[in-house]
Amino acid sequence: MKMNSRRILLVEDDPNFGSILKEYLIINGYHVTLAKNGIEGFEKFKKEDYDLCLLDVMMPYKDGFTLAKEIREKNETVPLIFLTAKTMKEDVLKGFKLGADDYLSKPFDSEVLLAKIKSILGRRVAPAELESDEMEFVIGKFNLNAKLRLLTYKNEEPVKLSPKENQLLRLLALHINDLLPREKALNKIWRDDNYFTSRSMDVYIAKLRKYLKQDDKVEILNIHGEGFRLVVGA
Amino acid sequence: MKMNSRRILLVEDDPNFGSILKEYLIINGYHVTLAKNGIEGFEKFKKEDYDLCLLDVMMPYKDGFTLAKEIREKNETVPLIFLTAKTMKEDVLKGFKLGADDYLSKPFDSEVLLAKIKSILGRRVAPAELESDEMEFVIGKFNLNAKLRLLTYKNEEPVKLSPKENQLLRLLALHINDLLPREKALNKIWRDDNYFTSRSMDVYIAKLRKYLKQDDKVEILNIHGEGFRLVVGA
DNA sequence: ATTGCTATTCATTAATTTCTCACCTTTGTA
DNA sequence: TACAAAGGTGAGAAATTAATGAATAGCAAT
Repeated sequence: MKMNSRRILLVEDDPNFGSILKEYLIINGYHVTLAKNGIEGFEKFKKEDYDLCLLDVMMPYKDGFTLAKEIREKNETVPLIFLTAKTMKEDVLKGFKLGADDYLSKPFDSEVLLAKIKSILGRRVAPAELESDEMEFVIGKFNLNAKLRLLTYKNEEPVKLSPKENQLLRLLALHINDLLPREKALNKIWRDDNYFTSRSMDVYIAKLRKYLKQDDKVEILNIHGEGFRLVVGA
Repeated sequence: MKMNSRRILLVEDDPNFGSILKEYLIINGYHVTLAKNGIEGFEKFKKEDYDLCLLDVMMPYKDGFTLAKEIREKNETVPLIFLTAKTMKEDVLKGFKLGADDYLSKPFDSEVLLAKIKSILGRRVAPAELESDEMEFVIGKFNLNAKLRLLTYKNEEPVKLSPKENQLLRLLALHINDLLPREKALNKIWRDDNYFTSRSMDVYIAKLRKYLKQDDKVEILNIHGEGFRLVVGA
Protein backbone atom coordinates (compact mmCIF):
# COMPACT_ATOMS: atom_id res chain seq x y z
CA MET A 1 0.00 0.00 0.00
CA LYS A 2 1.38 3.37 0.93
CA MET A 3 3.81 4.53 3.53
CA ASN A 4 1.96 7.78 3.53
CA SER A 5 0.44 7.14 6.93
CA ARG A 6 -0.68 10.58 7.86
CA ARG A 7 -2.60 10.53 11.09
CA ILE A 8 -6.25 11.44 11.06
CA LEU A 9 -8.43 11.89 14.11
CA LEU A 10 -12.02 11.04 13.26
CA VAL A 11 -14.65 12.05 15.77
CA GLU A 12 -18.06 10.65 14.92
CA ASP A 13 -20.79 9.43 17.22
CA ASP A 14 -22.61 7.19 14.79
CA PRO A 15 -20.69 3.93 15.24
CA ASN A 16 -21.76 2.53 11.90
CA PHE A 17 -20.87 5.50 9.85
CA GLY A 18 -17.76 6.05 11.89
CA SER A 19 -16.26 2.65 11.41
CA ILE A 20 -17.10 2.53 7.73
CA LEU A 21 -15.46 5.87 7.16
CA LYS A 22 -12.50 4.80 9.23
CA GLU A 23 -12.05 1.67 7.16
CA TYR A 24 -12.30 3.62 3.96
CA LEU A 25 -9.61 6.02 5.06
CA ILE A 26 -7.35 3.23 6.25
CA ILE A 27 -7.69 1.49 2.93
CA ASN A 28 -6.52 4.72 1.38
CA GLY A 29 -3.37 4.73 3.36
CA TYR A 30 -4.12 6.85 6.38
CA HIS A 31 -3.62 6.05 9.99
CA VAL A 32 -6.98 6.69 11.61
CA THR A 33 -8.07 6.99 15.20
CA LEU A 34 -11.79 6.95 15.82
CA ALA A 35 -13.36 8.67 18.80
CA LYS A 36 -17.06 8.30 19.42
CA ASN A 37 -17.75 11.64 21.03
CA GLY A 38 -16.26 15.02 21.70
CA ILE A 39 -14.89 14.13 25.12
CA GLU A 40 -13.10 11.09 23.88
CA GLY A 41 -11.99 13.02 20.83
CA PHE A 42 -10.27 15.65 22.90
CA GLU A 43 -8.60 13.03 25.09
CA LYS A 44 -7.15 11.35 22.04
CA PHE A 45 -6.12 14.62 20.53
CA LYS A 46 -4.09 15.49 23.59
CA LYS A 47 -2.36 12.12 23.58
CA GLU A 48 -1.02 12.08 20.07
CA ASP A 49 -0.18 14.38 17.20
CA TYR A 50 -2.50 14.37 14.23
CA ASP A 51 -2.18 15.72 10.74
CA LEU A 52 -5.88 16.35 10.30
CA CYS A 53 -9.14 16.19 12.28
CA LEU A 54 -12.49 15.17 10.89
CA LEU A 55 -15.18 16.35 13.25
CA ASP A 56 -18.83 15.53 13.26
CA VAL A 57 -20.78 18.60 14.29
CA MET A 58 -23.78 17.00 15.99
CA MET A 59 -22.59 14.90 18.84
CA PRO A 60 -23.82 14.18 22.34
CA TYR A 61 -21.94 15.61 25.36
CA LYS A 62 -19.70 17.84 23.36
CA ASP A 63 -20.50 19.05 19.88
CA GLY A 64 -18.00 19.46 17.08
CA PHE A 65 -17.69 23.21 17.43
CA THR A 66 -16.85 23.07 21.11
CA LEU A 67 -14.34 20.35 20.39
CA ALA A 68 -12.86 22.41 17.57
CA LYS A 69 -12.42 25.33 19.90
CA GLU A 70 -10.55 23.19 22.39
CA ILE A 71 -8.40 21.69 19.70
CA ARG A 72 -7.57 25.15 18.39
CA GLU A 73 -6.41 26.18 21.82
CA LYS A 74 -3.93 23.35 21.83
CA ASN A 75 -2.95 23.56 18.20
CA GLU A 76 -3.23 26.57 15.97
CA THR A 77 -2.61 24.94 12.67
CA VAL A 78 -3.95 21.43 12.48
CA PRO A 79 -6.46 21.30 9.61
CA LEU A 80 -10.07 20.75 10.60
CA ILE A 81 -12.86 19.42 8.44
CA PHE A 82 -16.40 19.45 9.74
CA LEU A 83 -18.96 16.83 8.85
CA THR A 84 -22.57 17.81 9.26
CA ALA A 85 -26.02 16.53 8.47
CA LYS A 86 -27.70 19.84 7.98
CA THR A 87 -26.32 22.49 5.73
CA MET A 88 -27.03 25.62 7.62
CA LYS A 89 -25.24 28.68 6.56
CA GLU A 90 -24.72 29.86 10.12
CA ASP A 91 -23.07 26.60 10.97
CA VAL A 92 -20.83 26.75 7.99
CA LEU A 93 -19.67 30.22 8.82
CA LYS A 94 -19.23 29.37 12.46
CA GLY A 95 -17.07 26.47 11.38
CA PHE A 96 -14.85 28.61 9.22
CA LYS A 97 -14.50 31.12 12.00
CA LEU A 98 -13.13 28.36 14.18
CA GLY A 99 -10.48 27.74 11.60
CA ALA A 100 -12.09 25.03 9.60
CA ASP A 101 -10.34 24.06 6.45
CA ASP A 102 -13.43 22.60 4.95
CA TYR A 103 -16.96 21.60 5.43
CA LEU A 104 -18.85 18.60 4.15
CA SER A 105 -22.55 17.90 4.35
CA LYS A 106 -23.67 14.37 4.96
CA PRO A 107 -24.33 12.36 2.97
CA PHE A 108 -21.17 13.18 1.10
CA ASP A 109 -19.21 11.24 -1.40
CA SER A 110 -16.24 9.48 0.10
CA GLU A 111 -14.09 10.11 -2.93
CA VAL A 112 -14.76 13.79 -2.63
CA LEU A 113 -13.74 13.68 0.99
CA LEU A 114 -10.57 11.86 0.01
CA ALA A 115 -9.82 14.45 -2.63
CA LYS A 116 -10.27 17.23 -0.10
CA ILE A 117 -8.06 15.53 2.42
CA LYS A 118 -5.37 15.09 -0.19
CA SER A 119 -5.75 18.67 -1.25
CA ILE A 120 -5.34 19.92 2.29
CA LEU A 121 -2.55 17.61 3.36
CA GLY A 122 -0.82 17.90 0.02
CA ARG A 123 0.03 21.53 0.47
CA ARG A 124 1.19 21.20 4.05
CA VAL A 125 4.85 21.63 4.58
CA ALA A 126 5.82 19.52 7.50
CA PRO A 127 3.31 17.20 9.11
CA ALA A 128 3.17 16.70 12.82
CA GLU A 129 5.63 13.90 12.52
CA LEU A 130 8.43 13.30 14.89
CA GLU A 131 9.40 15.23 17.93
CA SER A 132 12.50 16.55 16.22
CA ASP A 133 13.38 16.92 12.60
CA GLU A 134 17.05 16.30 13.20
CA MET A 135 18.31 14.13 10.40
CA GLU A 136 22.08 13.94 10.80
CA PHE A 137 23.88 12.35 13.70
CA VAL A 138 27.42 11.59 14.72
CA ILE A 139 27.63 8.36 16.63
CA GLY A 140 31.23 7.70 17.57
CA LYS A 141 33.07 7.17 14.30
CA PHE A 142 29.78 6.66 12.52
CA ASN A 143 27.68 9.18 10.74
CA LEU A 144 23.99 8.66 10.26
CA ASN A 145 22.11 10.49 7.55
CA ALA A 146 18.54 9.60 8.44
CA LYS A 147 17.08 11.33 5.44
CA LEU A 148 19.02 9.23 2.98
CA ARG A 149 19.07 6.26 5.33
CA LEU A 150 22.82 5.97 5.09
CA LEU A 151 25.17 4.91 7.85
CA THR A 152 28.83 5.71 7.20
CA TYR A 153 31.81 4.44 9.13
CA LYS A 154 34.80 6.78 8.86
CA ASN A 155 35.27 7.25 5.14
CA GLU A 156 34.08 3.89 4.02
CA GLU A 157 31.21 3.18 1.70
CA PRO A 158 27.93 4.02 3.38
CA VAL A 159 25.66 1.17 4.41
CA LYS A 160 22.05 1.42 3.33
CA LEU A 161 19.60 1.09 6.18
CA SER A 162 16.07 -0.19 5.85
CA PRO A 163 13.30 2.17 6.95
CA LYS A 164 12.83 0.46 10.28
CA GLU A 165 16.55 0.18 10.96
CA ASN A 166 16.86 3.83 10.14
CA GLN A 167 14.00 5.00 12.32
CA LEU A 168 15.17 2.95 15.23
CA LEU A 169 18.75 4.10 15.04
CA ARG A 170 17.61 7.67 14.68
CA LEU A 171 15.42 7.37 17.73
CA LEU A 172 18.29 5.88 19.68
CA ALA A 173 20.52 8.70 18.52
CA LEU A 174 18.00 11.28 19.66
CA HIS A 175 18.30 9.73 23.12
CA ILE A 176 22.01 9.17 22.94
CA ASN A 177 23.56 7.95 26.19
CA ASP A 178 20.08 8.04 27.62
CA LEU A 179 17.29 5.52 27.91
CA LEU A 180 14.99 4.95 24.98
CA PRO A 181 11.96 3.27 26.53
CA ARG A 182 10.76 0.20 24.69
CA GLU A 183 7.24 1.44 24.66
CA LYS A 184 8.18 4.75 23.17
CA ALA A 185 10.00 3.15 20.28
CA LEU A 186 7.16 0.74 19.68
CA ASN A 187 4.63 3.53 19.61
CA LYS A 188 6.68 5.80 17.40
CA ILE A 189 7.92 3.28 14.92
CA TRP A 190 5.55 0.34 15.02
CA ARG A 191 2.51 2.21 16.20
CA ASP A 192 1.51 -0.89 17.97
CA ASP A 193 2.67 -2.69 21.01
CA ASN A 194 2.27 -6.42 21.39
CA TYR A 195 4.44 -9.43 21.93
CA PHE A 196 5.38 -9.87 18.29
CA THR A 197 6.17 -6.29 17.46
CA SER A 198 8.27 -6.24 20.57
CA ARG A 199 10.21 -9.24 19.35
CA SER A 200 10.47 -7.62 15.97
CA MET A 201 12.11 -4.66 17.58
CA ASP A 202 14.62 -6.94 19.25
CA VAL A 203 15.49 -8.31 15.85
CA TYR A 204 16.18 -4.81 14.65
CA ILE A 205 18.33 -4.08 17.64
CA ALA A 206 20.38 -7.13 16.73
CA LYS A 207 20.78 -5.81 13.19
CA LEU A 208 21.90 -2.42 14.37
CA ARG A 209 24.43 -3.96 16.72
CA LYS A 210 25.92 -5.78 13.78
CA TYR A 211 26.30 -2.54 11.86
CA LEU A 212 27.79 -0.71 14.82
CA LYS A 213 30.27 -3.46 15.68
CA GLN A 214 33.10 -1.76 13.80
CA ASP A 215 33.49 0.93 16.42
CA ASP A 216 33.91 -0.74 19.80
CA LYS A 217 33.25 2.54 21.54
CA VAL A 218 29.68 2.41 20.35
CA GLU A 219 27.16 -0.02 21.72
CA ILE A 220 23.50 -0.56 22.32
CA LEU A 221 22.85 -1.62 25.89
CA ASN A 222 19.70 -3.19 27.17
CA ILE A 223 18.09 -2.06 30.35
CA HIS A 224 16.12 -5.04 31.43
CA GLY A 225 12.42 -4.40 31.27
CA GLU A 226 12.90 -0.75 30.38
CA GLY A 227 14.40 -0.29 26.98
CA PHE A 228 17.66 0.41 25.21
CA ARG A 229 20.48 2.85 25.47
CA LEU A 230 22.86 3.89 22.74
CA VAL A 231 26.15 4.69 24.42
CA VAL A 232 29.29 6.22 22.97
CA GLY A 233 32.31 5.54 25.13
CA ALA A 234 35.25 7.87 25.73
CA MET B 1 -9.33 47.20 6.62
CA LYS B 2 -6.91 44.92 4.92
CA MET B 3 -3.53 46.09 3.87
CA ASN B 4 -2.54 42.98 2.07
CA SER B 5 -4.83 43.31 -0.86
CA ARG B 6 -4.60 39.90 -2.40
CA ARG B 7 -5.17 39.62 -6.10
CA ILE B 8 -7.93 37.42 -7.35
CA LEU B 9 -8.55 36.45 -10.93
CA LEU B 10 -12.23 35.83 -11.48
CA VAL B 11 -13.23 34.13 -14.71
CA GLU B 12 -16.97 34.07 -15.21
CA ASP B 13 -18.98 34.37 -18.40
CA ASP B 14 -22.23 35.57 -16.90
CA PRO B 15 -21.67 39.34 -16.84
CA ASN B 16 -24.30 39.97 -14.17
CA PHE B 17 -23.13 37.39 -11.77
CA GLY B 18 -19.53 38.19 -12.56
CA SER B 19 -19.69 41.85 -11.75
CA ILE B 20 -21.76 41.35 -8.62
CA LEU B 21 -19.28 38.84 -7.33
CA LYS B 22 -16.41 41.08 -8.28
CA GLU B 23 -17.93 43.99 -6.37
CA TYR B 24 -18.54 41.84 -3.38
CA LEU B 25 -14.94 40.69 -3.27
CA ILE B 26 -13.63 44.20 -3.76
CA ILE B 27 -15.75 45.42 -0.87
CA ASN B 28 -14.11 42.75 1.19
CA GLY B 29 -10.68 44.02 0.48
CA TYR B 30 -9.46 42.04 -2.49
CA HIS B 31 -8.08 43.25 -5.74
CA VAL B 32 -10.15 41.57 -8.41
CA THR B 33 -9.70 41.17 -12.13
CA LEU B 34 -12.67 39.89 -14.05
CA ALA B 35 -12.33 37.97 -17.29
CA LYS B 36 -15.42 36.98 -19.20
CA ASN B 37 -14.19 33.78 -20.78
CA GLY B 38 -11.39 31.26 -20.67
CA ILE B 39 -9.37 32.85 -23.42
CA GLU B 40 -9.40 36.24 -21.81
CA GLY B 41 -8.80 34.63 -18.44
CA PHE B 42 -5.60 33.01 -19.61
CA GLU B 43 -4.40 36.24 -21.21
CA LYS B 44 -4.86 38.09 -17.96
CA PHE B 45 -3.27 35.32 -15.97
CA LYS B 46 -0.13 35.49 -18.07
CA LYS B 47 0.10 39.22 -17.66
CA GLU B 48 -0.03 39.46 -13.90
CA ASP B 49 0.56 37.39 -10.79
CA TYR B 50 -2.49 36.35 -8.83
CA ASP B 51 -2.92 34.92 -5.38
CA LEU B 52 -6.01 32.94 -6.25
CA CYS B 53 -8.16 32.06 -9.26
CA LEU B 54 -11.91 31.64 -9.22
CA LEU B 55 -12.92 29.75 -12.32
CA ASP B 56 -16.37 29.14 -13.66
CA VAL B 57 -16.51 25.67 -15.14
CA MET B 58 -19.08 26.15 -17.85
CA MET B 59 -17.90 28.80 -20.21
CA PRO B 60 -17.98 29.30 -23.96
CA TYR B 61 -14.80 28.91 -26.03
CA LYS B 62 -12.75 27.53 -23.24
CA ASP B 63 -14.15 25.79 -20.18
CA GLY B 64 -12.80 26.12 -16.69
CA PHE B 65 -10.97 22.81 -16.70
CA THR B 66 -9.04 23.57 -19.84
CA LEU B 67 -8.18 26.95 -18.45
CA ALA B 68 -7.10 25.38 -15.19
CA LYS B 69 -4.79 23.04 -17.04
CA GLU B 70 -3.15 25.95 -18.83
CA ILE B 71 -2.83 27.91 -15.63
CA ARG B 72 -1.23 24.93 -13.94
CA GLU B 73 1.35 24.67 -16.68
CA LYS B 74 2.39 28.22 -15.94
CA ASN B 75 2.05 28.05 -12.20
CA GLU B 76 2.12 24.94 -10.08
CA THR B 77 0.91 26.38 -6.86
CA VAL B 78 -1.64 29.13 -7.32
CA PRO B 79 -4.86 28.11 -5.54
CA LEU B 80 -7.82 27.36 -7.77
CA ILE B 81 -11.46 27.37 -6.80
CA PHE B 82 -14.02 26.12 -9.28
CA LEU B 83 -17.51 27.50 -9.52
CA THR B 84 -20.06 25.27 -11.11
CA ALA B 85 -23.77 25.07 -11.66
CA LYS B 86 -24.08 21.32 -11.64
CA THR B 87 -22.67 19.21 -8.90
CA MET B 88 -21.39 16.20 -10.71
CA LYS B 89 -19.06 14.00 -8.83
CA GLU B 90 -16.89 13.36 -11.88
CA ASP B 91 -16.47 17.07 -12.34
CA VAL B 92 -15.55 17.59 -8.73
CA LEU B 93 -12.92 14.89 -8.84
CA LYS B 94 -11.59 16.13 -12.15
CA GLY B 95 -11.27 19.54 -10.58
CA PHE B 96 -9.29 18.25 -7.66
CA LYS B 97 -7.00 16.37 -9.97
CA LEU B 98 -6.21 19.61 -11.71
CA GLY B 99 -5.11 20.97 -8.41
CA ALA B 100 -8.28 22.61 -7.27
CA ASP B 101 -8.26 23.87 -3.75
CA ASP B 102 -11.97 23.92 -3.57
CA TYR B 103 -15.21 23.57 -5.36
CA LEU B 104 -18.40 25.53 -5.01
CA SER B 105 -21.77 24.79 -6.53
CA LYS B 106 -23.89 27.67 -7.71
CA PRO B 107 -25.90 29.09 -6.21
CA PHE B 108 -23.55 29.41 -3.30
CA ASP B 109 -23.50 31.78 -0.45
CA SER B 110 -21.07 34.61 -0.90
CA GLU B 111 -20.08 34.57 2.73
CA VAL B 112 -19.18 30.95 2.43
CA LEU B 113 -17.06 31.74 -0.57
CA LEU B 114 -15.37 34.50 1.37
CA ALA B 115 -14.68 32.17 4.25
CA LYS B 116 -13.12 29.64 1.92
CA ILE B 117 -10.97 32.25 0.26
CA LYS B 118 -9.74 33.42 3.63
CA SER B 119 -9.10 29.89 4.71
CA ILE B 120 -7.07 29.11 1.61
CA LEU B 121 -5.09 32.32 1.48
CA GLY B 122 -4.56 32.23 5.20
CA ARG B 123 -2.68 29.01 5.25
CA ARG B 124 -0.46 29.63 2.29
CA VAL B 125 3.05 28.71 3.13
CA ALA B 126 6.13 30.82 3.05
CA PRO B 127 8.23 31.23 -0.07
CA ALA B 128 10.48 28.48 1.23
CA GLU B 129 8.12 25.96 -0.20
CA LEU B 130 7.81 27.75 -3.51
CA GLU B 131 9.77 25.87 -6.10
CA SER B 132 12.59 27.58 -7.77
CA ASP B 133 12.18 28.54 -11.37
CA GLU B 134 15.65 27.34 -12.25
CA MET B 135 15.67 26.04 -15.79
CA GLU B 136 19.26 25.14 -16.56
CA PHE B 137 21.17 22.40 -14.83
CA VAL B 138 24.54 20.78 -15.04
CA ILE B 139 24.35 17.11 -14.23
CA GLY B 140 27.80 15.60 -14.48
CA LYS B 141 28.73 15.81 -18.15
CA PHE B 142 25.13 16.49 -19.07
CA ASN B 143 23.41 19.76 -19.46
CA LEU B 144 19.67 20.08 -19.05
CA ASN B 145 17.78 22.97 -20.50
CA ALA B 146 14.38 22.45 -18.96
CA LYS B 147 12.82 25.29 -20.82
CA LEU B 148 13.66 23.85 -24.23
CA ARG B 149 13.44 20.30 -22.89
CA LEU B 150 16.88 19.46 -24.23
CA LEU B 151 19.39 17.15 -22.61
CA THR B 152 22.92 17.47 -23.96
CA TYR B 153 25.85 15.14 -23.32
CA LYS B 154 29.19 16.90 -23.71
CA ASN B 155 29.04 18.44 -27.14
CA GLU B 156 26.86 15.89 -28.78
CA GLU B 157 23.50 16.45 -30.36
CA PRO B 158 20.91 17.29 -27.70
CA VAL B 159 18.24 14.73 -26.92
CA LYS B 160 14.68 15.99 -26.90
CA LEU B 161 12.81 15.15 -23.73
CA SER B 162 9.07 14.69 -23.46
CA PRO B 163 7.25 17.01 -21.05
CA LYS B 164 7.03 14.43 -18.31
CA GLU B 165 10.61 13.27 -18.76
CA ASN B 166 11.66 16.87 -18.56
CA GLN B 167 9.68 17.71 -15.46
CA LEU B 168 10.88 14.65 -13.65
CA LEU B 169 14.53 15.18 -14.49
CA ARG B 170 14.25 18.82 -13.53
CA LEU B 171 12.73 17.92 -10.20
CA LEU B 172 15.48 15.40 -9.59
CA ALA B 173 18.05 18.02 -10.50
CA LEU B 174 16.52 20.48 -8.07
CA HIS B 175 17.15 17.87 -5.38
CA ILE B 176 20.50 16.80 -6.68
CA ASN B 177 22.32 14.35 -4.41
CA ASP B 178 19.37 14.58 -2.10
CA LEU B 179 16.16 12.66 -1.78
CA LEU B 180 13.24 13.43 -4.05
CA PRO B 181 10.30 11.82 -2.25
CA ARG B 182 8.01 9.80 -4.47
CA GLU B 183 4.98 11.53 -3.10
CA LYS B 184 6.38 14.92 -3.86
CA ALA B 185 7.10 14.08 -7.47
CA LEU B 186 3.70 12.49 -7.91
CA ASN B 187 1.95 15.50 -6.45
CA LYS B 188 3.98 17.99 -8.43
CA ILE B 189 4.01 16.30 -11.78
CA TRP B 190 1.06 13.94 -11.82
CA ARG B 191 -1.12 15.74 -9.31
CA ASP B 192 -2.31 12.41 -8.14
CA ASP B 193 -0.93 9.59 -6.14
CA ASN B 194 -2.12 6.07 -6.71
CA TYR B 195 -0.73 2.73 -7.73
CA PHE B 196 -0.79 3.41 -11.44
CA THR B 197 0.67 6.87 -11.46
CA SER B 198 3.36 5.51 -9.25
CA ARG B 199 4.13 2.78 -11.79
CA SER B 200 4.06 5.39 -14.49
CA MET B 201 6.69 7.34 -12.67
CA ASP B 202 8.85 4.23 -12.46
CA VAL B 203 8.62 3.93 -16.19
CA TYR B 204 9.89 7.46 -16.53
CA ILE B 205 12.72 6.78 -14.15
CA ALA B 206 13.72 3.88 -16.39
CA LYS B 207 13.68 6.17 -19.41
CA LEU B 208 15.80 8.78 -17.69
CA ARG B 209 18.30 6.17 -16.60
CA LYS B 210 18.68 5.14 -20.19
CA TYR B 211 19.44 8.71 -21.22
CA LEU B 212 21.89 9.20 -18.39
CA LYS B 213 23.75 5.96 -19.00
CA GLN B 214 26.47 7.63 -21.03
CA ASP B 215 28.04 9.24 -17.97
CA ASP B 216 28.71 6.56 -15.42
CA LYS B 217 29.26 9.15 -12.73
CA VAL B 218 25.59 10.05 -12.93
CA GLU B 219 22.90 7.76 -11.64
CA ILE B 220 19.42 7.70 -10.26
CA LEU B 221 19.30 5.70 -7.07
CA ASN B 222 16.18 4.40 -5.45
CA ILE B 223 15.59 4.67 -1.76
CA HIS B 224 13.16 1.88 -1.14
CA GLY B 225 9.80 3.15 -0.05
CA GLU B 226 10.93 6.77 -0.05
CA GLY B 227 11.80 8.02 -3.48
CA PHE B 228 14.73 8.67 -5.80
CA ARG B 229 18.04 10.37 -5.64
CA LEU B 230 20.00 11.81 -8.53
CA VAL B 231 23.64 11.48 -7.61
CA VAL B 232 26.71 12.82 -9.36
CA GLY B 233 29.83 10.96 -8.30
CA ALA B 234 33.27 12.43 -7.87
C1' DA C 1 -7.71 8.67 -41.54
C1' DT C 2 -2.85 8.35 -40.64
C1' DT C 3 1.33 9.49 -38.53
C1' DG C 4 4.11 10.53 -34.68
C1' DC C 5 4.85 11.46 -30.25
C1' DT C 6 3.52 10.94 -25.47
C1' DA C 7 1.61 8.76 -21.59
C1' DT C 8 -0.50 4.93 -19.20
C1' DT C 9 -1.26 0.21 -18.20
C1' DC C 10 0.12 -4.39 -17.73
C1' DA C 11 2.92 -8.50 -17.03
C1' DT C 12 7.15 -10.38 -15.24
C1' DT C 13 10.88 -10.59 -12.70
C1' DA C 14 13.88 -8.81 -9.21
C1' DA C 15 15.09 -6.60 -4.99
C1' DT C 16 14.13 -5.12 -0.46
C1' DT C 17 11.98 -5.14 3.83
C1' DT C 18 9.46 -6.90 7.54
C1' DC C 19 7.67 -10.47 10.28
C1' DT C 20 7.62 -14.82 12.60
C1' DC C 21 9.43 -18.52 14.92
C1' DA C 22 12.70 -21.50 17.07
C1' DC C 23 16.08 -22.02 20.27
C1' DC C 24 19.35 -20.11 23.22
C1' DT C 25 21.16 -16.79 26.96
C1' DT C 26 20.65 -13.43 30.57
C1' DT C 27 18.36 -11.21 34.34
C1' DG C 28 15.53 -10.59 38.36
C1' DT C 29 13.61 -12.68 42.17
C1' DA C 30 11.58 -16.04 45.29
C1' DT D 1 19.48 -22.55 42.92
C1' DA D 2 15.68 -22.55 40.14
C1' DC D 3 12.02 -20.59 37.57
C1' DA D 4 9.80 -17.21 34.83
C1' DA D 5 10.16 -13.31 32.16
C1' DA D 6 12.88 -10.65 29.01
C1' DG D 7 16.36 -10.33 25.64
C1' DG D 8 19.66 -12.08 21.53
C1' DT D 9 19.92 -13.79 17.13
C1' DG D 10 19.78 -16.69 12.79
C1' DA D 11 16.91 -18.36 9.21
C1' DG D 12 13.35 -18.30 6.10
C1' DA D 13 8.56 -17.08 4.65
C1' DA D 14 5.53 -13.46 3.44
C1' DA D 15 4.67 -9.01 1.89
C1' DT D 16 5.84 -4.87 -0.30
C1' DT D 17 8.08 -2.06 -3.59
C1' DA D 18 10.82 -1.40 -7.79
C1' DA D 19 12.74 -2.24 -12.74
C1' DT D 20 11.62 -2.58 -17.21
C1' DG D 21 9.97 -4.27 -21.86
C1' DA D 22 5.97 -4.30 -24.38
C1' DA D 23 1.22 -3.43 -25.51
C1' DT D 24 -2.29 -0.04 -25.50
C1' DA D 25 -4.50 4.34 -25.40
C1' DG D 26 -4.65 9.58 -26.18
C1' DC D 27 -4.05 13.29 -28.74
C1' DA D 28 -2.60 16.89 -31.84
C1' DA D 29 -1.00 17.94 -36.47
C1' DT D 30 -0.79 16.68 -40.77
